Amino acid sequence: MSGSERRRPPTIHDVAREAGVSRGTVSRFLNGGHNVSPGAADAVRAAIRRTGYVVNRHARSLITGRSDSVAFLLTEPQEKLFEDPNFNVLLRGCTQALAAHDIPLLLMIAGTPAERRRVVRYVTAGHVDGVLLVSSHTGDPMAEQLTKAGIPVVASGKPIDRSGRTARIAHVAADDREGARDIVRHLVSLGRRRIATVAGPPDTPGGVDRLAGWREVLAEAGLPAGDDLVAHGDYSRDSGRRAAAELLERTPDVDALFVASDLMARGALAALERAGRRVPDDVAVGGFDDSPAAVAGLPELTTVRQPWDRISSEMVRVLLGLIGGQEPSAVILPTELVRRQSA
Amino acid sequence: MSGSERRRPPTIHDVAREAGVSRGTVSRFLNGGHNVSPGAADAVRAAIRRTGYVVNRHARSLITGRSDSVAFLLTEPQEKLFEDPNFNVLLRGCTQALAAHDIPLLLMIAGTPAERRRVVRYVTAGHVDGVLLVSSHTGDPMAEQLTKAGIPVVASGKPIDRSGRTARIAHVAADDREGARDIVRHLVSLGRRRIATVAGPPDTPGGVDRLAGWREVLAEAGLPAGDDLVAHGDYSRDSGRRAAAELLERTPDVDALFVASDLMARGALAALERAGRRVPDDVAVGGFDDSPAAVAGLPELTTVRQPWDRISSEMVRVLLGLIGGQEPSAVILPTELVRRQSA
DNA sequence: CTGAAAGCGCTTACAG
DNA sequence: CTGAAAGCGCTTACAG
Repeated sequence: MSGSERRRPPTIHDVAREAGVSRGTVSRFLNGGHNVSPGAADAVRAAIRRTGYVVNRHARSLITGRSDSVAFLLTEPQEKLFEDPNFNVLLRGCTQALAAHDIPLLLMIAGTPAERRRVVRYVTAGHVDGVLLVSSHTGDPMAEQLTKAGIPVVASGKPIDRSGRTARIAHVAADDREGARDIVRHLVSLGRRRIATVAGPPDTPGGVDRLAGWREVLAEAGLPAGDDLVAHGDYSRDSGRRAAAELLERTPDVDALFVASDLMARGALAALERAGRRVPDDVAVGGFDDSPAAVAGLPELTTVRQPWDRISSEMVRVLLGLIGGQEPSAVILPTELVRRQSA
Repeated sequence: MSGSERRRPPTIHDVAREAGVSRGTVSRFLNGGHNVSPGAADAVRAAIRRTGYVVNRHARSLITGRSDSVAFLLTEPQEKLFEDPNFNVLLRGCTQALAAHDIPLLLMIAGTPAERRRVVRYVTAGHVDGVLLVSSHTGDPMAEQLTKAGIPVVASGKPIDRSGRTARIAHVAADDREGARDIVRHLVSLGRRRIATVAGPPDTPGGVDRLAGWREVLAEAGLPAGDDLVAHGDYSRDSGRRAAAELLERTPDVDALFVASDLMARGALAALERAGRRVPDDVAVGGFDDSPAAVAGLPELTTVRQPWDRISSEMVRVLLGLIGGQEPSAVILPTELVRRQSA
């Protein structure tokens, strides 16, 4: 039976014959077991086991109109995929959360215009039931485009439209502002008084909201929070190094640094070392993400943990809800302060 | 026409009516255009454009028996996915190479026994046409299991069976031995005479073949290559640190280190720094992979570049060949020595 | 080169 | 609770 050949697999018809019922009954059993007597159910169950039957998803999809699959769509320029460990965590989490529902994840990359066109054609043709959209930059036109075409879409991170407002697209995100507030409060509690920040790009929610959190806490504490204490990076390690060097030059008396990502924070640490500042003695450093970069060197980073495991499972939950006809919703998840050596 | 509703998409029937031909003719046009007159082809082409027709892949698959999709199967324990940047490069490369053929990539993770069972059931049910198998450890039973079930499988890296021989499974790999020979030759040419190595796990081709390359070149050069100059790691950064520390203790006069992965080499550099050895002055260090870790700190690593971009495209090429009925083949790709600061 | 027709494996009203 | 039947959208011999 378990020969090495790839023979015609058993169909619902084989199961029905084996169980002594009609194909309709087998199908009903397969789809929730409504209107199937216990006796018939037992017979079908046994027949499925004996025949090794597995549903032909193509035949099912042809009639239901659903594909029972979901796309994980990456709209970053491709290098980002490698620099940002969060993508990996998210991808793994989504794959496994979907697997629990027996739904395969199709990985799609839309970095170039040609790729975007292909993806839009593929998705709008109904080849997937919905899209998990991942991009750290927010003005992303694909979310809107797909949503308009009636495709269920859930974005990772808060999507911002052209006018700077949160777009009306289902999304799951960490609470960037509150997370930033937590760590800046921690820096203040350490007695630091000149707290500068390396912010992310202004067209990303992380760039906007983490900066806002920094500003708020400093204002509440009566500490300076002027633009001279702000430098921007693009989340890359090297941009963090450059931004920190710039800040050190501009405000040499800085005694703490809130850096909007761990990777940038590692770059900032390099700049501090080059400048002969000890961490945390001279300058305390706080990061954001709790990514592998946080512990990839010394000192280990005090940072803000993003709940990526929950983000992925929530994204899948919301997407399956959308596919099932529910209304779009936004989920904002709490972060957690992780104290290590750098602050 | 491009309304915001998700209406019944046009079928081959709509196209046929629009073009004034039969559905058979449209189908023939779609599948290579054999036996379709130029006039009919033009009419169909125009009708497809007007209607916005896209093939229903489920209907097609139901009849052809092919799914026109491929699985990318990761059998690592999940943490590996994050530690090894090669997975990312491979994943991206395969996704894009397949996209060029309009074939979606299904990402599957089989780290636990339960996940493995689910994947085997899914794949052997014919839900994908073939599998790109990725695991650095080689005794992987899934390759054999899937191949036996008649599923086209291409492995990344040379698969080794239980008895230590190369398994008869199609695979694509870098030339580990020749790559190791190149960089060890380079260390010798630098005048180094006590060249130790941090090898990978003995159940991985990288662990076996890179070690063999190291041994051969030293033997050819009349230099010592005894077991006291070998320590093993598991490809993690920390294991590299430990192995290097052990070697320094065992053979303090070592003047060069060939480390079988860049990540382990970064760990080794930390051990050398702690021991007060300057790199490359006191100890030259050569890595393997040319991964992001190679340039993620100072000194930048002299290393061996694995052609991951070609590996992914070759994997896809071989897999599509298998699916098309060709015989399994092995592809071994040349590596490249990359000189930087560490040696 | 072309059309009419069968059929892929399933789900789903429908009638009982 | 159950079976017979229609039909999802496509491909593929088959006859012309």
